Amino acid sequence: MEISPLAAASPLFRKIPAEDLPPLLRRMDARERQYQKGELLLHRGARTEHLGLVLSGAVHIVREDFWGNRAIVGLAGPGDVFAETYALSGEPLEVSVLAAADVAVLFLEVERTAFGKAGAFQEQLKENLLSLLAGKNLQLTRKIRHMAQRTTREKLLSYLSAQALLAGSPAFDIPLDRQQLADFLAVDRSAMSAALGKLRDEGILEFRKNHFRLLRPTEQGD
Amino acid sequence: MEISPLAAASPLFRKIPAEDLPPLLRRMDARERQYQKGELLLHRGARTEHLGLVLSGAVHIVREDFWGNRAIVGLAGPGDVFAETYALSGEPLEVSVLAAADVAVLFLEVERTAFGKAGAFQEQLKENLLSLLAGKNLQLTRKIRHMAQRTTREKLLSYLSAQALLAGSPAFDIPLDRQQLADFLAVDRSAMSAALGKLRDEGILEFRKNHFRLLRPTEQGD
DNA sequence: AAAAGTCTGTTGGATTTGCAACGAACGGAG
DNA sequence: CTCCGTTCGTTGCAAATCCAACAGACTTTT
Repeated sequence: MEISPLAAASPLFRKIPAEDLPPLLRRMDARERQYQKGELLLHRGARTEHLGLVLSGAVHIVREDFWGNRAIVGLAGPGDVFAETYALSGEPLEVSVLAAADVAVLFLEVERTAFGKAGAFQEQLKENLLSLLAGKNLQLTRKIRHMAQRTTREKLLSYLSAQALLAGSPAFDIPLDRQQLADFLAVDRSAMSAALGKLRDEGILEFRKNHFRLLRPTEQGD
Repeated sequence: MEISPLAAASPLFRKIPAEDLPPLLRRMDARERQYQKGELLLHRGARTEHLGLVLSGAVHIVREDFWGNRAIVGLAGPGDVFAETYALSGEPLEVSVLAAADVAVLFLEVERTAFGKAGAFQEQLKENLLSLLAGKNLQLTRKIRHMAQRTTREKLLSYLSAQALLAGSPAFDIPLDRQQLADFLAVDRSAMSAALGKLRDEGILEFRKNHFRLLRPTEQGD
């Protein structure tokens, strides 16, 4: 098996020497899969013992009711891991995972491997998983922070200023189109579009397509 | 040091023999603290190397801007653990923790202990922390699911049916008063009160104080 | 028992959102 | 170049919201 350099560089394998990867991947029952944009990788209700590692492209973690209302719970791009919570807990998925673009992912069995008899990798693997889960927790908490804002305008500012902070620059690109951003913030797309326009008119924001620039430091209340 | 039976029974110490606890707790720099209702246990911006284990009472994980808008991000009751994400990641807290009632908590150093040289407990402790974090992740995901509903009414039904499922009964108590529930769901209290009344009028719901009963199986869309 | 404080439901009006529809702009594919 | 599908902003109206204020029920304190 050839090992993607991206996989080797993933936080999942931090501090694990490259030469140890092949046996570890074998032990983790590594399977690479390709999907086209829009395809479903994992569907709600299923169980999985494998977590997913995005090699290229991006996936969306979504929750949709059967009237088509779609909520984007999370995003995973190259190097990111998804479904690790369900792989570890054994619970059935409460979300679906779909390809936001053409995507290649590596599925890795994790519970048996990490919880198996102590071996060379188990300890480091467990620590890496802990960091991963802690980071995921922070992500979710931040998303809740955006969603907890009362108006569409405030949700937008909360999200956009977080992105600016993340990018380390007032100008940045976001990985979502308008509909996806609306689904992510749980707001109406047209209302959001209007709110964006108003923010631009007020000179707080510039944007074109997926590129945004915050013009004032938007002293976010918190 | 005397060990609370509740602490010993915590998922944090699952599969760790009772006789091994005293040295482990010592190593974790265990400190018991008491707080009165309303007191702040940890404030946003601080760093902590200790996670908290609730012995009695309850704490709320909150995020508030300085106009007093308060969002309840999470709850922790007896046996529950909080701030573990920040203790593990070393990041400054993005939330505050306050006593929802008179409360006793045990603070435990975790990163050095769990990540230290492999010892008798480290491995089990790491696994327990993994389960804990995975569970916390599921909690946050579910909360996002409630918050992603568009109307107050739908948020309520989403939350209440989840509680009923959790309780294994259509009748159940919730650990939040109205204002707290509103803060938890990120809605207006008065609007929520109105929505509750309407649900009752429609025969979908009964409630008195913190006791609720779902009368119809409320086929939640998802 | 009275007073003070808390919690909950209710009301009314200004504001915001949800929803459906439409048209302009853009980017391939033929 | 033209056609076609997608994305994005805009509009109009019904519905839901936010916010402030108030009243009754209940608790706790004095």
